[in-house]
Order: sequence, then structure tokens, then C-alpha cells
Amino acid sequence: MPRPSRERWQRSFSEWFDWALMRAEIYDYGRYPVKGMGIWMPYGFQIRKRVFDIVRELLDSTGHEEVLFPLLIPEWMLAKEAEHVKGFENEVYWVTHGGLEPLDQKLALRPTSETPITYYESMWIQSYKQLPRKFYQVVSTFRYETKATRPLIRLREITSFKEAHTVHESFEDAERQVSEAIDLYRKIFERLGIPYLISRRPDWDKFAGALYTIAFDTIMPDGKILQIGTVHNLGQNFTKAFKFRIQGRDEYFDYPWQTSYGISDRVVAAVISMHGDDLGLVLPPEIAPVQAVIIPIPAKDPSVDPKIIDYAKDALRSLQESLFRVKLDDRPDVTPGEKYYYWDSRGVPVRVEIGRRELDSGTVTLVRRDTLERKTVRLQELPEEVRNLMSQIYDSLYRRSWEYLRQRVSRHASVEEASKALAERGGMVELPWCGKEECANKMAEALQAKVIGTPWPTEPAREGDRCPVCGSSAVTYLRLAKQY
RNA sequence: GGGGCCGUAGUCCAGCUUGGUAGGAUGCGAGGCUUGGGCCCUCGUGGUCCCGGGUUCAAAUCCCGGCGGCCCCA
Repeated sequence: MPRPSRERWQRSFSEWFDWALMRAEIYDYGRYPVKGMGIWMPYGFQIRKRVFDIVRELLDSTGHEEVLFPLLIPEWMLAKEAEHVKGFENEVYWVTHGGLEPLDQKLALRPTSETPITYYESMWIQSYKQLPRKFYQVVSTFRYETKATRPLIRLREITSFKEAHTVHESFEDAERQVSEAIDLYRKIFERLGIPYLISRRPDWDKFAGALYTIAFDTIMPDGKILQIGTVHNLGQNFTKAFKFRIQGRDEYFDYPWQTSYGISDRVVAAVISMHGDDLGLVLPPEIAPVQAVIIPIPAKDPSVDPKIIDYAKDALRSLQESLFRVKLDDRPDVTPGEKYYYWDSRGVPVRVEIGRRELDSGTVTLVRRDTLERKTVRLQELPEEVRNLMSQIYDSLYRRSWEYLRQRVSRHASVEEASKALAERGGMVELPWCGKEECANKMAEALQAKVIGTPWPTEPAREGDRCPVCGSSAVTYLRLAKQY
């Protein structure tokens, strides 16, 4: 078999994505009778779990403490911070009845948890000595999306919202926390081989209630941008709204500073999309529920088959002892070819083929999922070879996805050039920008694209670069793209 | 926000224009034959035709409303 094509993957990505989710039994979407909600199936649940294991590991190791807040938020609490409630008013689900009885206080299904968490922080924290404090939870959140919902990408129940919330004694420390969060997110996406761009969202598009928002975006196979993580500096907006004050080093009372940052199901959508091909998923080994699958090949002479199975079990044991997640597919009534397609679609990184040839020579044949290259190695070397292959697969997925992203980001002096680039390959374009909202909107309109933001860290414009709309000196560059 | 397409077996789809017995492929189960990339054969199994209402002697089919999915544009 030649290297698998990525034609359908790229040309009809939307179809590919729906197909891949079903085919690999990840997320059953489109037949639950509530819009925008689906079911994590066992295999998908394993992937999701391993992705969020990485998230938890990195948060835990940097002093974040996992908590769990209630799903329901009373109306008065959600409404405490004026900008916040205004930003969410169109997408909140309300619980209005208990049984047949109308509730005297409407209860929101949390769209995010800044308000209840701040409410409790105000009771738990009295002094700067208790700071910084970093909490997080991984929960379902609900948003009444009016745009077209998509599996994992735009859900009404976001089933895997990791929201972190931190408290600090000073603006400077909150700024430091923003950097830490960005660094954490970089590490998460690096581990998953998801390439990203970091942008500061324009002021008119920041999180409701934040001073500013930094966002991670990736580029999907169809060239559209997907936001995969956000980091907000909340300033004192919520602490003031909740009259949450602490005693500072100077003995005076003042409002502490907060940040919050979130990652969701979209990370799983991104990792699936980024590495896939026309056969289905290609999973980075770290999150693959099955890292190697052993396929026994029956012999012409059936009396040899028990020996092949025994030999395959030797291979299985050897890999299990080396702590790989490995599976022997010894279903007697399914042909090897069908098993290949089955496991390929699920993205298993390494396949181990064992037939008469391998039995007779004390070897096994390894096939790597990303390239379908084969290689025959001695049975004793199996664990080491699998380990090497997995690391090569990760490296190559990583390089390929970053290469893909880089090819779809470009800087242009004029709207015409940028428009051409967007038409040709989608992705992100950057144009010099004077900083005025009006000019940004005009660029977006001309390109029929959305303003994504400005590069982070902030990049001052080069001498002589001019805003293509008003012609005045550019201060930085504006990123625009078609967005999910 | 505007426009379009679609909903029939677990899945993919035909049937709808022209109303009159619910079809195919695939899957699933049994048996046989195969097995180094989806083999083949036989038999069997599987349906609230998305939901509600209307028209009609009769509705998967026509009409209205709803729910859900997809695409394009803003």
C-alpha cells in the first residue's frame, strides 16, 4: 500500500470529519434528539480522557487545584458583572421550573463559571498571603448556539470544558499568570502535535468581562480557523462586582486580580482533524487508546495456525510487559485486510503483522499508520522498535501539521493580495494595521473574513508599513481568516 | 441574520415528479469457503418511512407547522 492519500480529508473535510467520528466510534452525533448534543462513545471517550489527562498533568504540576462547582447558577449571580451577563444573555439556558412549580429565581445552566467561582473565592480568601490561587474544573457547559452546530466544534453542551480561574494580589502577577497559561497551552498543543497561532483578540471581540483575551487558533484541513484555547486577563472586573477584597501587603484592603483560561472538546476535534487521512484517524501515540495492534495472518496450512496464534501471544506479552497499550485482534472470522482497515480508521499508530513468514524466521512485521511503511524486525527487538516507531510517528505528525499551518499563513501589503491568498488556500492572512476598528472592519468586509486579532507577543509594524485602508502608519499587523 | 439541500432498516441510499403491497447495498446472525489491504456463496435478520396536523376512499409520496442534520452567503 502506498502512503494514504489526503484528498477527501482536504477536499471535503466536513464530510470526512463526520465520517471519521462515526467510523472510529468516537462521537455519535446527529441523532440525539436535541440540537448540538452528542454521545462520547467508548473509543472516543478514551481519546478524550487521554487528552485531558495531559491537560490535568500540566495544570496539576503548576499548582492548579481541581475543584467542582454546581451546574446551576442563580440569575442574580450570573448578572453581577454587567459586561459578562450582557455578553452571554443570548446564549444562556434557563431552568425555570421545579416539577410543575415555577421557580422564584431562574437558574442558568453555566455557560462558564467566573461568577460562582469568584463568589466562593471571596469567602475563601482574605489575604495576599493566600495568593496566588489557581483553580480549575473540567465540566459540561451550555450555550444556546444559534449558528450551525457541529460535532465537537460548535456544541450546545460543551462536554469537556476545562476552565481555570486564578486570583492574584496585583495586576503584574495576573500578567505573569497570563504568560504561564500561554506557556501551558503551548505545551499541551505541542504534546498533541496541534500547530497554533497566538493572537490578541480585538477589543470588540474579547471575553465578556475581560480586560483582554489571548487566543490560540489552528487551521483546519479546509483552511478555516478554529479557536482552540483562550486566556483572559479579567482585571478586577469580577472581584469588584462581587465585592471580593483582600488585605494587601500594605495592610489596606483592595480588590484582587483574576485571570481565566479555557480549553474544550475542540482540542479533540483539532487533534483528530489535524493528523487524519483518507483512511481515517492517525493518532499521536500518547493519546492512542491502542498503541499497537497485532494481526495474525492465517497460513495456507491450517495446522500451523495455532502456532501463529501462540507466537502472536508472545509478541502481545512482550509489548504488555513494556507497558504499551496493545491489542491482539484474533477474531477468527474477519480477514486480515478488513482488520487493517478497521484499525487504520481508528488511528492505531503501529500494526504488528504475524504470519507464517514471521513465525519461521523469528521476526515480526511492523507497519506505521502515518506512512504505511513496513519493516521486519526480530521478535526480541519488538518493544524497542515499537518505541522508536512511535516517537518517529509523533515527530513526523508534528512536522507535517506545522508545515501545513505555515503554508497557510502569510503577510500582505494589500487587501487584493491577501484576498488572493485566502481564496487559494484559506488559512490566515496578516495586513499592516493602524489600530482603528473602522479600518479592521473594512478589511474584514473586503476579504469576507473575520478579524482574528493581532500577533502575540505584540509585533510592532516595520518602518514604512501602512494600513491598506486609511494609508496611515501601521502600528502592528491584523490577522484575518475564515473562521469556524 | 439570509438562502438552499436533506430526513426511508444499525449505516449509505432508491422509491416521492404521476398518491394504491416498503426496496437495494452494506451491516448484523447461522453455515460453508477464504485469509499478507474491505474475498465469495447460501439462508436468515432487520422499518413509529423524523414528529404533529391537514387534503384524500387511500399519504413515505401532496400541503402546513415543528424538530433535527448538512451546505452556501452575511
